[in-house]
Order: sequence, then structure tokens, then C-alpha cells
Amino acid sequence: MERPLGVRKGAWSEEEDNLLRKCIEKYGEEKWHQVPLRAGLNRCRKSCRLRWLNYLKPNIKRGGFEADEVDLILRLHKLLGNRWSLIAGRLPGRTANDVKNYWNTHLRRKTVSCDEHLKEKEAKTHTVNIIRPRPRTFSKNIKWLEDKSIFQNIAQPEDNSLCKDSESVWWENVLGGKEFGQGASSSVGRLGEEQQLPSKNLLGENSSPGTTKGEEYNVFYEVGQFLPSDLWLDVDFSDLLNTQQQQFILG
DNA sequence: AACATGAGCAACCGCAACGGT
DNA sequence: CACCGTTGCGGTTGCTCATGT
Repeated sequence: MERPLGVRKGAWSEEEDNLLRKCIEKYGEEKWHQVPLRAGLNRCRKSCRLRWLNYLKPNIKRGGFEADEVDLILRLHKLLGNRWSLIAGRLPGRTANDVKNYWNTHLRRKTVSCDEHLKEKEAKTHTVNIIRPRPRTFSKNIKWLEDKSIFQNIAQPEDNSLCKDSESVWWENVLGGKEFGQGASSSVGRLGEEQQLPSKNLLGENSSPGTTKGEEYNVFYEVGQFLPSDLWLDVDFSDLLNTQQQQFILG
């Protein structure tokens, strides 16, 4: 059972906070299922974890969001959608819950009206067959992956920030000259080899979930992560990939 | 002063992913 | 490969407080 009978719910008291804080300081942030027992708290493990992550953890930034933080949230949300933990990861001292709450109370309405405007605009323009890369883990047995030239020039900019310039440079690298799928050299190999994709993407997070021991490719995951959603609307990948490749990416 | 309403935030819930066996 | 326990995430709820009437 998830919740034993009589487990306490609702707001945390100062005493409970102290017990939890001491427990985490002593045992660390792991084995959450043992925390209620270790701390002597009549709370479920989820509640303990949430309280620590959202409130008690050191370095948590309280108070209103600054202008640059708001700007970053807007950009990252455009890029990632409702992936609050990823967005919060780029905002030092902010939790996913903080970001989510701020978005829902301050920013959602603003972007809704903006989106409606974009949809109207989009409806008036021609439609194209967009292939949107999805996070995928590639088996080494996929034959067309052997043609490493497909991924030529896909490399993240040196500068790991999200500034417009680095994005532009990167896109020029990706799409420049339509050599994507036709070129001769390679910047991608099996993970673990010298010419692998960067292990971190533009967001500074470790990518390649589920990829193990350098046995699998994880290429379009990176591409998908990099694509700003507004650019997705403008890029027709069917020009860049053959039918087999398109089908594989679409899943 | 009393009540209604809305905003902000903390906490809960359900589910998917992950890892161990 | 299936099962099970655990973890982490996002959506949602509900409480508190400020503001308006």
C-alpha cells in the first residue's frame, strides 16, 4: 500500500521540518522509502521528498522571479514544453514546482493569446509535411546508421548558453548546404568513441537516457532536444532524410 | 465589518520510467 | 522477460491571504 493508515497529510510543522532536515543531513538524499522511519515522521516518503526538494533543500531561492529568469522560462518552455524539472534545472535555486506555479499563474495567459495569434497566422499559410524528431535510442543494427555522413555537422556550439547567436550558428551547421544525409565525413559514431555526439546538449543536461556501454546510438534524441519549437514549424525534414529514415524517426 | 472572489503557493495524486531480482 | 519496489515528474487540488464590494 502506498499510504499506511494514519499517515499525516497537509501542511508541515516546524518540528517536522527539523526532523526531516536532520535526517537528510545525516543519511543524504537517497532511499526515500526509509526516510519517514529514519526521521521519525508520520509522513509518506513522497511527502518527505517533496518537502525537501521544494522547501527545505539548501540554496532554494525564495521570492519573486527576476526579469532574466522569466525570460529564460519563456524561452525554455518554448523549447521544451511542460518539462518543468528540465526548465528548473537551468534556473539555480528554483524548483520545478516553483517554475510550474509561476508559469500557471503568471505566464500561461500571456502565451495563450500569443499562440492563438500564431495559429491564425499558420492557418493562412501553406502546410508542409513536418517530421519532428523524437527522442529515440538507436540500435547499432540499424543499417542506414552506418552512413555516418547523415549526421555531418551536427555539433553543439562551444558556448553552452541559450543565446540566439549560438542557436543560429548551430542551425547553420545542421542545415547548411543540405549536406545532412549526403556528405562525406562524420561527426557521429558509437557513443564512447572519439567522435561521439556531445554528452551534454544545449540545456546542459545529460542526454542519452537508456544508452549504455557505448552500444547504442542516440542521435535524433540530441537533434530533437536542440530544435527550438518555432523552428520546427519551418523545417521540412523530408528533404533531408529518405523514407526509411523518416519512418524510423516518426516511430 | 462581513462576505465574495481571485491569486499564489504548498502539497497530493496518479502514472511512467527505472533498476534489481 | 516478467514482476515488483522505488523514484521522479507533471497535473491537479485545496488552503491561505489579499483585495474588492
